Amino acid sequence: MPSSVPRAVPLPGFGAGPAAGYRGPQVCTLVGITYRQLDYWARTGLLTPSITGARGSGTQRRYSYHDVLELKVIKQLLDGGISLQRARQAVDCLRQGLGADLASTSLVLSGSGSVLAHGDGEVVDLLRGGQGVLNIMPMSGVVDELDAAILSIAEPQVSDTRPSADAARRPGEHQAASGG
Amino acid sequence: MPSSVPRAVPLPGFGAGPAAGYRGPQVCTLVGITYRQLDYWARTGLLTPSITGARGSGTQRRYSYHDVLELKVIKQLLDGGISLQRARQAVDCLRQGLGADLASTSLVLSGSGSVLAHGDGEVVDLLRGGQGVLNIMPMSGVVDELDAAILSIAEPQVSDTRPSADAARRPGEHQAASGG
DNA sequence: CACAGAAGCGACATCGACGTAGTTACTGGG
DNA sequence: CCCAGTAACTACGTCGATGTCGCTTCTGTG
Repeated sequence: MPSSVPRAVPLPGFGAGPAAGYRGPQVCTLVGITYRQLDYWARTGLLTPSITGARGSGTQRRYSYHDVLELKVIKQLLDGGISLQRARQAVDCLRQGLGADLASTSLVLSGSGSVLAHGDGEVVDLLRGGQGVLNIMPMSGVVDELDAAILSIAEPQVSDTRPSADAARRPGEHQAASGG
Repeated sequence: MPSSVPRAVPLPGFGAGPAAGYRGPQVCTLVGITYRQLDYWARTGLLTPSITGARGSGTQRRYSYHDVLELKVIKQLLDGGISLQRARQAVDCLRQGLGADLASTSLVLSGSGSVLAHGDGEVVDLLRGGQGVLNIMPMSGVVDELDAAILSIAEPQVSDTRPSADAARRPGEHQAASGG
């Protein structure tokens, strides 16, 4: 695993112990979504945190690295003009590709379903064979952007020691960075 | 123009004179959408008929062949999971490609806009250069499907002489043909 | 001229997705 | 033990998109 970002163990400043994972507001910052979206997506079954689900007021949802990656994929699909309904369908495909080296694949959505294509050749084959719309998202961009965001919020903040709360509330700042 | 479908002159059974075009309910049948969708899209400026707009109760909207083609593109974008909002943005690109041989192009939606790509090579270039989601729709499929639909409803109907009303109300029949 | 048919129109309803704001309750530190 | 802080929760509102239904009006035919 060439990346310097630990996937199973959170960075300093993110909870304690190996299974702590990421808290809701942190996930909002990393992914670039509002708390309301995160909550709605959890409550409607799009993505519930795999470490710890919500157990009522005062508790915390805990998301794994892969949870956050999936959320990042969903966000980029929405930014790319894909409907939430279609993104719901696509997410299942990601879960089947859990063990794969996602960074070297592309998520391809077509009329017949979603697949993880390995390399440009496979994508081109899908292009030639398909009809209707093909939606193609290279996963390398998602992984790189997420890893960069994790490193960015893990570094000590000079100006503001509440990065998760303030960053999540600043409209447009993360969206601008993610394109669309 | 190899196709046998007249673009400027409507087929027998479709109004009179060279500029008659297609009526609203006929368009619904050809494209596979409800009258409500056609009406909403006209009223909200997504696509207003280029031959004759609505002038109140009792009058008829008249759509050109290219109008219907654009509507078909929108419908296939929606079937492919693209949001209506994003389809609105993409339609402008089609209008800029009016004179082109659309059947040999692919409509490509990316974070930076929409383009009509000519040939697989250009699409592959866009794949390699881009980030985020690419949505690709070969126009040949749209043109072929529309031409086939036009020929289909122009032929004399044996069972039912109200093809536009009944076909538009049959759920799934046209959607099944268009995939997704 | 009268009338049936067809298409456009207005209006209310529903639903998904999410914004906003106040409340609840858990957790950790003093 | 008390309390501040934080995150989840509840509830109402907004908006886009579309379904449904009844009304209006134009057009063509008898």
